[in-house]
Amino acid sequence: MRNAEFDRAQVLRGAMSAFMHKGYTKTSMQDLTQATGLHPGSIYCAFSNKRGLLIAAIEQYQQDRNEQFKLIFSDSRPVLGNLKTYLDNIVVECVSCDSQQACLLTKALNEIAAQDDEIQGIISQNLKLWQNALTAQFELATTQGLLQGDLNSEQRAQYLMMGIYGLRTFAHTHPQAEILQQLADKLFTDVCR
Amino acid sequence: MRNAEFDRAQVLRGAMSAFMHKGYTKTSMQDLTQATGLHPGSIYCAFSNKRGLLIAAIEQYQQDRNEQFKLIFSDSRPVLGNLKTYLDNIVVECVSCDSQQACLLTKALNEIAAQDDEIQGIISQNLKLWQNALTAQFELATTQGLLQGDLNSEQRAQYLMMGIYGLRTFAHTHPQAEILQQLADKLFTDVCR
DNA sequence: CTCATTCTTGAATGTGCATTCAAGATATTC
DNA sequence: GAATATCTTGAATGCACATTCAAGAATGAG
Repeated sequence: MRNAEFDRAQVLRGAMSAFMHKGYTKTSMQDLTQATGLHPGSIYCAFSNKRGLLIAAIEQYQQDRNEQFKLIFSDSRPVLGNLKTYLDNIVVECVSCDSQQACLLTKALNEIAAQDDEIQGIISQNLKLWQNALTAQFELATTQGLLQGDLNSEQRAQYLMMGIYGLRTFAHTHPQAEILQQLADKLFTDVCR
Repeated sequence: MRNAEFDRAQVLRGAMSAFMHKGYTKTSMQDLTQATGLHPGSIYCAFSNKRGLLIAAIEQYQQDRNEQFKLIFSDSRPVLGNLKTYLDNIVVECVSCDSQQACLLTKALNEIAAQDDEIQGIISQNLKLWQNALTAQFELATTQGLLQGDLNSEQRAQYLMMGIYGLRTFAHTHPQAEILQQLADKLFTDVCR
């Protein structure tokens, strides 16, 4: 007979940020109470435990990214231009690296997926959705006659994802905008060949 | 008046393997005593602490990789063939993923570099050496007239490293040899363009 | 063979952490 | 406005872990 007081999305974004900042293992519950504004009891009541909070945060992350994706790939503009914008955004994200603006999915994948099959599954599924969305864009571009090489749309999407993963890791040692932009530009060219 | 009994390289390879398997934070000292065959006291005597052991393991990793690199890029064979072999080896490594056969450097980079400037520096330096070695190979190929595009050797090396990082991450969700080989092949083509 | 030095052993220490829980606060219902 | 149900609070719990250290074992020198 009483509703929870906190805003779930808000809380999860706080947790997301904490996890991206320090990584899952090194983020303590104390960090999380601070990042979410919730007391331990509330977190355990709402998300079972730290792991549950991570899973919920991943879900929220996926939703937020999906919104952003739909915003960029609006149907009204040319496909390849949207794709370029998308990549440029990632470069900006990498440069403005307010300490580890990495993708939560890949970060969690690198850190814990090997230890936890369920989380591995969840992340794989989310990345698959992302890949499918990219494949659909390449398919669209192909039907519009914008792509001619002998790669199919799925292969292009895979190559692009590989490139984005790499770009993010590369940014850790080379946070300079110029270099990253150059790499992203070539990636764009190569994936459209 | 008495020498240490253990083989340093052997011990460090054990530690390397443990760190790659579970990640730095989640690898306990108990794991490390098992992986190295050393008792806690010996580890602390030889490497100060867990962090010191990681740093020593990274050093050893770099040495081992360097050996392997020199072996593949022997001067007597054609440069681009060597490069292809190198990439194919990485694919094999990714496929045979006996749980996280990731590169220790990139794994540590993803996990802890943001938290620890000294380790960040060490890893960056090692990756830089690696990049320089690749650059030299591209330079060699260029002087032999094998490469014509408008990229310089450093840019090629950077792009290749980006691709390799990405390939390794991609392998976590797609461990199939076919797919990875396809991606590696295209990466090779694009980097030589 | 004996002594001195160095290495090895692994139980003990203290700390930091995830998790729990009972008391208190707040809303909703009748 | 009382009663009830639900949520919030944060100190208490117990465990896992990195680290220490003192006793024991092995080696080399004389």
